[in-house]
Amino acid sequence: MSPDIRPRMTRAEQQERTRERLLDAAAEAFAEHGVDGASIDDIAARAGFSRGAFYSNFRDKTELLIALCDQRLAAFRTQQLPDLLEGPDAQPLSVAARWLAAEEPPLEVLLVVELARQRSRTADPDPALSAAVDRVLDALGRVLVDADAAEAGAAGVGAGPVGDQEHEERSAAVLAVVLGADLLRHLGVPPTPRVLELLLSGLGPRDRP
Amino acid sequence: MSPDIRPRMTRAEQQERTRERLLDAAAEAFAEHGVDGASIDDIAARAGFSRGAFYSNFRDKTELLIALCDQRLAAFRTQQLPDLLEGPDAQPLSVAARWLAAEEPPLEVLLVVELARQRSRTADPDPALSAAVDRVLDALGRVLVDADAAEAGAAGVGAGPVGDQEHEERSAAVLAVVLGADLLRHLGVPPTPRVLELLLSGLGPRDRP
Amino acid sequence: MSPDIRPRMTRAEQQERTRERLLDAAAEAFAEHGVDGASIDDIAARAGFSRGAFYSNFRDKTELLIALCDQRLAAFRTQQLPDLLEGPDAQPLSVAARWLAAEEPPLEVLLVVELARQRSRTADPDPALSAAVDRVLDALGRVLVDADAAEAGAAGVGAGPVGDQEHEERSAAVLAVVLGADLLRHLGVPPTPRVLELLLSGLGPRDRP
Amino acid sequence: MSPDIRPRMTRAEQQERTRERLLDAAAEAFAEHGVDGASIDDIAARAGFSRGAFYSNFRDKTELLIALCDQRLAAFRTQQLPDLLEGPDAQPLSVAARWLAAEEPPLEVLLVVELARQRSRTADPDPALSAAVDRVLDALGRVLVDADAAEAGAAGVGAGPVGDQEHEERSAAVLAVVLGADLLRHLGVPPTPRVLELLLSGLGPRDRP
DNA sequence: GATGAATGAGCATTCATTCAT
DNA sequence: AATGAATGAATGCTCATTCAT
Repeated sequence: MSPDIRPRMTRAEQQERTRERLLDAAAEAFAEHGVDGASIDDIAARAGFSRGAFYSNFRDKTELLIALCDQRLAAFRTQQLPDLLEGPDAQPLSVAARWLAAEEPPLEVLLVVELARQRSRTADPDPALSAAVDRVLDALGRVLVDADAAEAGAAGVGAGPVGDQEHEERSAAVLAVVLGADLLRHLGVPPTPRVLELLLSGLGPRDRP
Repeated sequence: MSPDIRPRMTRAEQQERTRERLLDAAAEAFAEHGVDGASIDDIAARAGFSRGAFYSNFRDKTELLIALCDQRLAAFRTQQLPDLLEGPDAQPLSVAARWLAAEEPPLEVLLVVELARQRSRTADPDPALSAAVDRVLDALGRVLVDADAAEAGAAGVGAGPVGDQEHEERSAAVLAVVLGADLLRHLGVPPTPRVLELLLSGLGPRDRP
Repeated sequence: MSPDIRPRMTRAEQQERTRERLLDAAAEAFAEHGVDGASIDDIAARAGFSRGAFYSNFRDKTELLIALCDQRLAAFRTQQLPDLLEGPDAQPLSVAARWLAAEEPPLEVLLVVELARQRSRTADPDPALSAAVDRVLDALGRVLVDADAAEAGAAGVGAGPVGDQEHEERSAAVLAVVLGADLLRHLGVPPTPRVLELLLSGLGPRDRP
Repeated sequence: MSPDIRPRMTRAEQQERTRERLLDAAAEAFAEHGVDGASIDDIAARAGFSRGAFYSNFRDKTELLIALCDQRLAAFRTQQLPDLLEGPDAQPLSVAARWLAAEEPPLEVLLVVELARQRSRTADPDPALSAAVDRVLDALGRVLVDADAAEAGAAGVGAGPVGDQEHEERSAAVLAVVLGADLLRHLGVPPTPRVLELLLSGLGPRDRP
């Protein structure tokens, strides 16, 4: 190989690209058939590779699922969330509303559910899997914290009197609402704006007289 | 025919018992491993039968799933729902709250999700399956209608000015909340009373000035 | 039950009728799906009975097959063969030709084949099965003997100088022709009269100068 | 690339070998137990492979059957038939006689029968299967055409006045005789030379005065 | 790193057969 | 005698995973 005709991509870049494509293909296949229903052959084929390429990049299906969750979570935090927070209104409820109203059913939600399915499938679940579930829940739960922070930042004041406990509970509620709404979509009942309004109107901070 | 030597159970009763046990075992197995993850052998063994007994009672796994859904739905309508409506307060929100707060994670919810999974897994889904999904959604959606009716009955007035559209939307919202809360439970985040309060406080009827 | 109103049939007659119906149903099912392909449930259902009735009348499928062969063979000897021999021409070849030309593919042929299949399926075949194969082959082989006898009888002379060896060989040839022609029918190539003529024209007795 | 370290077989060669062995094993198993009676596990085991190897090479049992038929048919056309035609006497009857007299019961015949069984077993048969039956019948039917051509070539004259219709009918007759004779072998009645003579002596061309 | 042939555990399903009713 | 629920062996097939190339 003549030293000047460098390949367009280094080996590492090539592999990174393969991995990326496999993750995208997996997201597609998981969304369509669920984690159990998607075969590794299908995923590899969608990505344009053979099944061997898959095993060169991931130990097994579980590792792929975890990697996908982490990737999408990171993307959510670094890309979607900032967009949501930069909207016209950084008030937590508004943020949640904009999130919920996204046209595309958020893959994140599906992944959470699938992740949990996998964990509960075995008596002695893969610790890496459990850790991933926790990681994802934690990250999703932080949405409101960030929203609160954004709001406070906008208002030029501190995060306010909302304590940890209340925060966690509001996060859980938001999460439940998002999961529930997405499930509804999957059931063929796309939530109307009024439904979203109903779902969200209770999530505001505790009224302070 | 001497009345005393009568076997404890007629054959029909025996089979009904077998069927019942298989349904219970299936509920257990489905809850633990999901519909796809539960093997027929496992279900039969849990019920204390061989796999052949399963096939004497159900054509295939799909038929079992549908039968289970219908059974549990009927039980919900005839047993749990009346209890909920007879509680201290028939106000729709209170009914939903009591439903949500039930200790046992409602199997119904899980089944809805699994049912929908099965349907979306195939390009050409079993019509019986589709019908079952519709049946279940319809039945769950009626909870609020019944609650409204119960309330109106208690108040001695008509069901009030709430139209069909609003009703459907409130039902969808309640369903989303129930599904979401149950999913949270599955994720290892049991909703606290405060979370339930947050989830439900928005679901009241449109404020009338 | 008043003693005078005898049932139309005695028990024994009833059972004989059941047995008869099962045999007919089996003939039908075997012709359609082969012996292995026909399920006992199907046979019983065609006969209008439950599978239990089958097991009250036959030990197992093999016994049924043997019984069916024997029954049809007896019928062939006592009913069809006399008809064939009473035709316009009792010459062996003509008899064989009329047999071959029968519209309905003769079930006997199918049964011979199936019988042989069953025997060769096991390393240690059921002796009853082997005996049945021999019985059937022997009976079919006798067709020509009978035809010769009929011819001779018609001619008012003895069976002629055709020895055992030659007889057996001509019988085998006729059998091969019948089996082959029937197979052709099964393959979707119904033998035309010319084909039958070709097949049979060689089977005449050794020319005696 | 050092020429000596080359593996004995390339991967493609390896797989071809596997496929070949599976086909041979299938021929064996089909001959012994019939197509339905032969299990894929048995076939794979005879070939010295696991069941997975089978599914790497064939979609299902039907595809295997078709592949086997095509393979054996090709071998018949390219190997056995030339031998038959090159015999001392290319006269069609002699060719058929030599074919019939082959020691080995010709697997081809068994396969034809099995092929037809499979097709008639279903109401809506696999089109590939139907095509295979036609292919096989067509090929077998051509034997006489080739024999005639060989004879004509030897005699230095044209194929003679035998028309299509007559040809087809003689082919059908030959086929019936071959099938019938082979069936006899399976029944434990190996046809003697005299039987073959009887079977064939009628198949000559229409006498031309 | 990527390929894909081969492995083998696992699963749904069929069906001959038994036996209590 | 007939019924049909239950049994369980057998089978076709899928799919995650391994490994020689």
